[in-house]
Amino acid sequence: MTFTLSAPPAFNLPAVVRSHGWCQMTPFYETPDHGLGYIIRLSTGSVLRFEVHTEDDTLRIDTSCRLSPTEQVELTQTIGWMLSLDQDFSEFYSLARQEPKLLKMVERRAGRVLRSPTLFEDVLRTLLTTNTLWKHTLRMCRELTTRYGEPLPSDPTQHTFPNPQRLAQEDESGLREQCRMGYRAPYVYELSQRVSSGELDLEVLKTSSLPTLELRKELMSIKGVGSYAAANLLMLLGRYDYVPVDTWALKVVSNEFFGGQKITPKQVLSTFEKWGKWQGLVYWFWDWFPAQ
DNA sequence: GGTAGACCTGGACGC
DNA sequence: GCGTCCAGGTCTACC
Repeated sequence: MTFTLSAPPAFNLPAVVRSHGWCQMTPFYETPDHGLGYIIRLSTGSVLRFEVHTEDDTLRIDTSCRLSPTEQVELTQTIGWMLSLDQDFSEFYSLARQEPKLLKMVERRAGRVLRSPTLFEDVLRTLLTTNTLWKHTLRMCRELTTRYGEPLPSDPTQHTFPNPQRLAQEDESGLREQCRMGYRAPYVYELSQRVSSGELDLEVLKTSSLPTLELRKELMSIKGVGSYAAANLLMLLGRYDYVPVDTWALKVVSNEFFGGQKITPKQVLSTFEKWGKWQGLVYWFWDWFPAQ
């Protein structure tokens, strides 16, 4: 079935889809017209594929099966979260217009970062990005969805991202050996256990009014989530007060601001400090490699 | 608060 | 084919 959603002013779907690497990870995919595709399990138990396309000033949603009215409401809310449809970037854009290295992103109407339907999924994805090559991150994610996700009825080779209840049924060794997650397996297992048992409610953090520092502490209480992962997750939660410093950040910031000298994470952070609550976005969308 | 070493996987390289 | 080295963040122990 097909239905439409209104897009906020200055919304660019391809810019969200390509805002970071999530779209390369299963069960996300980019459609040929640079829209978003995803396979989801709704709370009713329905497993379906949906695609979001731009159509004039609206978003057209195509689904692989007919939805009940309540399912349509749930999917609408989920898409709204995934694409940050309710966020307003006008304040950021007016600041960014004063910085030549941010002009391109303002023109592209970038700024929104693609989110998973649940914070559990985003935390797990982030864990898979740490201390490994991107290629291996994609492989681990593919193994997780294929082995533990629910198959799409119309195409059983495609699967949803596994939910915490399903992963909590596995044991560490299964995750370690079958998904080749290495030392990350106990982190994924513990997270799934805590979320499925109700001990940890990650989803409330989506609407938390906690100060960012407190939210960061909360995220860093999760085994496997350190300063980089926490900053990454804060960005996904719409808090941009921290820069996710990884080896890539050390490299590009050094080349841009320190003449290629070896620098420390503290130097990366101090470089963007002046941008205050927007510093994470400034780092993320900085024009590191301007066209010659 | 800062630092060193271990944790894993898989690719690159030398023999 | 085998062994070694390396890259990638986080955790833990120690100072």
